[in-house]
Amino acid sequence: MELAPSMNAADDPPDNPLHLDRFIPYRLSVLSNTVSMLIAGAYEREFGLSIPQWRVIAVLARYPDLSAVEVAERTAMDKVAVSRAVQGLLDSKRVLRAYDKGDRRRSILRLSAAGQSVYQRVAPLALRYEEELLSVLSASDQRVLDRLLHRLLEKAQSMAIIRAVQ
Amino acid sequence: MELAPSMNAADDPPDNPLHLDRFIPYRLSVLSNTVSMLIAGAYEREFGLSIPQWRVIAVLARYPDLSAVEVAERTAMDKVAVSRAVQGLLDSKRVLRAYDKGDRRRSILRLSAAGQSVYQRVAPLALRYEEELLSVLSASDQRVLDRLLHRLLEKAQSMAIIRAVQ
DNA sequence: CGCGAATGGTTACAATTGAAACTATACTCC
DNA sequence: GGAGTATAGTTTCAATTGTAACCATTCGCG
Repeated sequence: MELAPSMNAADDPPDNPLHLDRFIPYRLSVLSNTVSMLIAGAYEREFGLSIPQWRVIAVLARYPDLSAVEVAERTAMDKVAVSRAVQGLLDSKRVLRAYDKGDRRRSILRLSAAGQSVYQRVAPLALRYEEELLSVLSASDQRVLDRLLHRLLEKAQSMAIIRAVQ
Repeated sequence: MELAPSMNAADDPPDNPLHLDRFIPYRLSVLSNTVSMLIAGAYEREFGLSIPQWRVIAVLARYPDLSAVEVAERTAMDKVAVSRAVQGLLDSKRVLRAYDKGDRRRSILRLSAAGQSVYQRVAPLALRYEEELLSVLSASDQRVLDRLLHRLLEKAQSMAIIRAVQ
């Protein structure tokens, strides 16, 4: 098939300055994916942990005895993802599960000794990656980043809720 | 099963201040996913476009007559993802494909009139979402964000390359 | 030329993820 | 107490995505 010469040069639509490299949602996605693959690759290689599993471990290290839905709330995962991550962590004996006496639907999750040991080794690794990444920013830029991420997330969540409700 | 009372209170490991809500890679991931779902939901509902398809359209609108690998380079997608997105766009007649005379492996991709029309309608929509998201930041904060994202991505990519090579 | 390596792109298969249905337990309130 | 609804969590099935293998064509070079 032949295509006629294009009428649509690279600088053609001057009214619509959408350029992917300047589009913040796209750039956030590329940055987030690059960082996640970098760090998750390390968890994976060294400890056989998926990102969801690592998130569950991280939150249980701080807040033992959460239920699965509480873990979901604190990790921005849905309950299916938590269920699967927990199943894997039970299989590898890194998490212990009991059930609430008063409400037998609720599980009570806690790291085993092995799980705590994994956490003790993964957490410094994760923090070193974060530190190396942030090393290209000044201390004050790091504070600004913190503030910007916070504001943007609040706004994005409020936008998502408004769309969902309407 | 019974669990003994935990020895591991919420403030227990003071040496390892890894708290998911403070961990930049995690926060980037949550922000990026929230924003992507918000905007991609709109493309999907209104135009039946997936994110990869939208990216291909956006780049072809600016740079017609790219090959698939060139599209991949400009969209941070791999060639399989591009192949699938292009296939969908050919099916929906939003993209035209020819082949290079000199090198018959190379495809030459261009938006059809329908594809351009989709772009003309999606681009403003995407830009309005971006604008609304960024409306919580001052103009100077927006410039800072731009700079921070750029630096962080460069650093993340250099870290990824170093790990990959070694 | 012609053979091996490289490139552009697709296909096939496996692993991951998402959405909906489902089970079990608990709560509401008549 | 019991019907109807809500909640916790799992399972199932489909869709998406990732990886590797695979064609076809072209390039490098003896």
